[in-house]
Amino acid sequence: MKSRFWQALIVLLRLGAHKKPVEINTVKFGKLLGVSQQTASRRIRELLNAGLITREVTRKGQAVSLTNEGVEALRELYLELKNVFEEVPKFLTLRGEVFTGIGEGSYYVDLPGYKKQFISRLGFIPYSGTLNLRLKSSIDVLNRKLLEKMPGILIKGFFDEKRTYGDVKCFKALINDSIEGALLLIKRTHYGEDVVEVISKENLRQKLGLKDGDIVEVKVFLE
Amino acid sequence: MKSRFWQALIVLLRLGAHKKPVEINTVKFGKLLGVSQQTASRRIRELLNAGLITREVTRKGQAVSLTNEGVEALRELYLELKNVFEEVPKFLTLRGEVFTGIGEGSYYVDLPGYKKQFISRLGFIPYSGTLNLRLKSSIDVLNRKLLEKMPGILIKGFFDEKRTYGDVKCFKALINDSIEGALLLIKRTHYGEDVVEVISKENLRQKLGLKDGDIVEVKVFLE
DNA sequence: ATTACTATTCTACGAGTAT
DNA sequence: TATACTCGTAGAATAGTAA
Repeated sequence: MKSRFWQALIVLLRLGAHKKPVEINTVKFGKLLGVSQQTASRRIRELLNAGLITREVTRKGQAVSLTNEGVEALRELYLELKNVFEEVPKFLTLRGEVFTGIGEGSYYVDLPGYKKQFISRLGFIPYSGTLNLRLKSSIDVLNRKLLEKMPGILIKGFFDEKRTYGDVKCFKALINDSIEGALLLIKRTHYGEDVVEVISKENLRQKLGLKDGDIVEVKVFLE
Repeated sequence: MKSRFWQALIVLLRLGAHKKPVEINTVKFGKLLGVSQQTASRRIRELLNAGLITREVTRKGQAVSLTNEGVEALRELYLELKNVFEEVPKFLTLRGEVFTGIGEGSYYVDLPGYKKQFISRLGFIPYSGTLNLRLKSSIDVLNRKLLEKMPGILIKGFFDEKRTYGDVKCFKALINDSIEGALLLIKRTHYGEDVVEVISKENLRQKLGLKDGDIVEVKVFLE
């Protein structure tokens, strides 16, 4: 459809021509479109020929209605815009400060009961160790809590002779906009709720040259 | 804004240029717009001058982003369309079968405690009598229940020496697409929930030539 | 009053091509 | 390859009017 038709259709929609015939003359219509009376007159005839409106000419002007086709064209435009503007965010970003844990990360990651699932569900063989991040801002903590409510990727817990190992929820993630990995939300952790752990197939500390106190950005994909 | 700009902005939105710079060359852009490479090139420069996009020319093409101004222009369009297409229905239609009641309708309508309010709130002097309608389809009964949850126009109850008279909720209505009146939802009625009553300044039975068993359509306005 | 025809102006497009 | 300039032309807008 010619792009100048859209403007005219939207003006008519604004006047309510999708519900009932709208009384309008070519001078007014021209003003609304920012064109001359002659052009407004021609525009109406163009829309008419395109089957987008119907009208009845009276002595005072014309009663113009959008046809179903006209309304549907606008609805299509609406739905397209809706898709963009009402889109649920597909990722969120957490920022946290690197710190050294007690080294249990590598122990857990290497447990076959977890490791097999990491490989199959995340698509990479995790490096033996986790990067601990402490969230510094309250908005990051809030976002972390939000993640707890999302489905994510659930790594099932298991048990051996000694003890049981809890479920781990994880999300695919991009670390510092460069390295792919995953964010782990470990249910039973001795850390507070301001701590998250990150894994990757790489040694993140080495690859990113990180030391304690550095800030790392994790883009978390919500599936 | 020139109407041919809208089409271009929407194409860019579709490509995600509101989120991140989009790699595109003028040939592709032209194809998407249905214009030549030259026109696409010119269009980009026009949008640039209008402050609707930013870009960076590379050897492979250009990385185009919508500016805030560009996104906001589209969002405004979106909100306008949303207003129209997500509009809550302003009326609903009930269909019911005419039947003869026990004649108490005219007694109630004529009670000054009600009548004064009908006149002031509905804008007409009601004919002394109500038209009783029995809803036949379950969808009509559902719609009637929906009406009970809507605010409507509340006619306050009152009491005299003998007894109390309950509240009456009513809605302006159009009967058989021709006569204005009101639908009454009477709280304490000996009829079931499949019955509604309709009043008007006219004698509806006479004016519409109705007899028992006829079907009447009531377009109920939800305020 | 209107709408809309005709003649004219103007602007937007695309072909050719420079960069 | 890209982008974007020049320029001839198609067609869109307007002024002047007719109906």
